[in-house]
Amino acid sequence: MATMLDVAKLAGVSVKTVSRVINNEPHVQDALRVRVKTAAKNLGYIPSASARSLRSRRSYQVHLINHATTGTYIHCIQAGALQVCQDGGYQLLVSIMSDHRGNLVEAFKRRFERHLERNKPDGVILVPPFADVDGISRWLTDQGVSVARIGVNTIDNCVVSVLIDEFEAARDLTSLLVARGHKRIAFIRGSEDQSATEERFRGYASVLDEAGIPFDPDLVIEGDFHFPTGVAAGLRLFEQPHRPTAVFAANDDMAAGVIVAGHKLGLVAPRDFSVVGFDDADIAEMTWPALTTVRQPVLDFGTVATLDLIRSFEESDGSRVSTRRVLDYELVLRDSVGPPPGA
Amino acid sequence: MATMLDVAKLAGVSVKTVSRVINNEPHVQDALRVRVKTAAKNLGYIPSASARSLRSRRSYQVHLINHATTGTYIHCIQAGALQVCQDGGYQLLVSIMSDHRGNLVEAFKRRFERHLERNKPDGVILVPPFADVDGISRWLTDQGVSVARIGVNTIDNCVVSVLIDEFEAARDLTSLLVARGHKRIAFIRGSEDQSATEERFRGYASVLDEAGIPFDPDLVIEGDFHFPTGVAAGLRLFEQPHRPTAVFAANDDMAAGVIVAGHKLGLVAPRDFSVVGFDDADIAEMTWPALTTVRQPVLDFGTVATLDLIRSFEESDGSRVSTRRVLDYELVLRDSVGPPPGA
DNA sequence: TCACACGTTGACAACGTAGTCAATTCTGCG
DNA sequence: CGCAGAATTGACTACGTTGTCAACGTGTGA
Repeated sequence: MATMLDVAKLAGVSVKTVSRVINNEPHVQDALRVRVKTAAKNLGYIPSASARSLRSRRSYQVHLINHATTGTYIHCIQAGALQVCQDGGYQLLVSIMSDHRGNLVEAFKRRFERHLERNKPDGVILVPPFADVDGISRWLTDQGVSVARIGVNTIDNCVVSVLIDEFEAARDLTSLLVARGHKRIAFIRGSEDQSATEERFRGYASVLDEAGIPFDPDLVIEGDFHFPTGVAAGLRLFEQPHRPTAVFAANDDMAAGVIVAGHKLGLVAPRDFSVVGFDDADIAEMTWPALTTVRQPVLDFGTVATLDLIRSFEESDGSRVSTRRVLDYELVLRDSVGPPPGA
Repeated sequence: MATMLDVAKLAGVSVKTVSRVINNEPHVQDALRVRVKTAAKNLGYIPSASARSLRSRRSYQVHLINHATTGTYIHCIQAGALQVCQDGGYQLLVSIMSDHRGNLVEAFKRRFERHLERNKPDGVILVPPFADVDGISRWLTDQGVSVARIGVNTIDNCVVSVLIDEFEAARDLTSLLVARGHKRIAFIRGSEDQSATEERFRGYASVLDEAGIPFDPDLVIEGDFHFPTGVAAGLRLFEQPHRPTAVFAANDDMAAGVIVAGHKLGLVAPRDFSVVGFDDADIAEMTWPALTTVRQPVLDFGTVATLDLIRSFEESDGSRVSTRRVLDYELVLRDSVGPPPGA
């Protein structure tokens, strides 16, 4: 393996000059810069990550912190982040925070205190539900690591955010149902520790309000974003005497549950009821009928967040700035929506 | 941050002795060992990963190499591997190998040559389809990295393997269908670059043979382990004049596709046909009816493989040994199997 | 012409650990 | 009791890079 010394000898300069060229530092004449670069290329020089981080006290690592129960959503983000990290010479480390008891912030600190000390990531990517908790990102920035939050609306200083307009997306889906003539539209909520739950619900409620449809609390059911609660909620809704003609599930897994609940009771979408999900997860096209839903640009969440994150600590001119990007979502029309039965 | 020097001073010994204790090397008296350990604990000492790997020329990293199109299967393995790595003081790095053209081995080398040089992982975990290609694991071991392969039967020197008995599992599923009285049982194959495809097919064929059921090539359809080919295969099978009464799909995604194909033609399992999958992926209980399938201990794949892998280079007494572990699978009986229609 | 600032370059030290090897202590055995 | 050989311990150094700081050259204004 070639080292900086080898490159320096070949280029006829000092190691320090090579270091300057490799790190794109100023104060090197263009002629030298070129000479060093070709020398490095000829030798196939690759900087030693360990020597680098030992000396510079930077890890050149970005950490992605997952909850134990994750799905496609997170793994797409991971894929996006991975790509950017590899291109930028960073390493992506994934961590899992298993189930916690008690206060989430405290549990998070306990879990990652040692981890942070040991690995000293340059940046951390937070996904729901961790991204939703202000205390966590604040603690991390206090520790001196840059933070990117995905899918969360709250504005926090010193933090990179990437998200879609969940409120508008939920409005679009609800409008779709209203436009088809539905008046009894149920809503299945997600986990209460994720802000998306409330955002989507607000979108739903606002369209109902504008359409002059009275709000019926019996049509709002608790859920946790997982399939079983979707089934349970669907059964509860469909066994009501005056059952809803459409269901808005806060994500696709639960929407799939609603479809199964319907099957159990002999009800088939879109004939007997309509249903929409959210996320455009894999499951959305594997149900029968396939789900009408909203596609989140999840891969882009990963790439954009990581790009902004890396920039945030590479351009550290001391002044920490916060970035906030709202990406476009896309309405995906499949087969789970029709007119209300009897209409 | 405390360093070895701090620990050494507090314990009244040399840095080298601290190093020996930290790395569990021999040639330290028990009394000293205890003194150093308490000193380290009191100072909250954490070894510097970069200094370590700079000096020892080891990265303390394990790399998991994914194909671009992965599902739950891989992510469970990742979760298992992650846990073991964190407990053992290793870092897990995930890489993605995107779509390739031409020879898989060559593409793999091109993609990871620089990556290996740069990161020098202590070990690499290979999952299908990379695990299935002998050339890849051989190349990696030639480069001096230990390799663990998951889900592959071929015996390779210098390699850790973890798998289930796919042949027997496929036999169990097929026997189940035969026992219910099915005689026309179709099989949907997976990608041909994964050995699991052939193993499962062999299990299927062997049971048919023993049951005296004549083999019908029209009932074997190509697939690629993904949902759309499951739908296509299902349609092709069910549109045959003398259609099969049962379908064995080589994995759950394709089995879900068969169910959807049935719905499209007005056929409902298990009334009009039976279907079984393989893997017990998330989708298996989200279909209607829920899939009868085989559960692979995927999380254990990750943990066991990683444990064996780490042991293989930690106990490197020069003699490289190969480990091979066959884990237990579990038949999961749900609702997608019944007697043949009209029986 | 000189003084001074500024851009460029390199010599040297330092990061925290593990390898090498020599010095010391202990052990078993004749 | 003496000696060989093993076990224990530590001093020193190397790993490859970046930070510090001094030295040098060059242009500018007085």
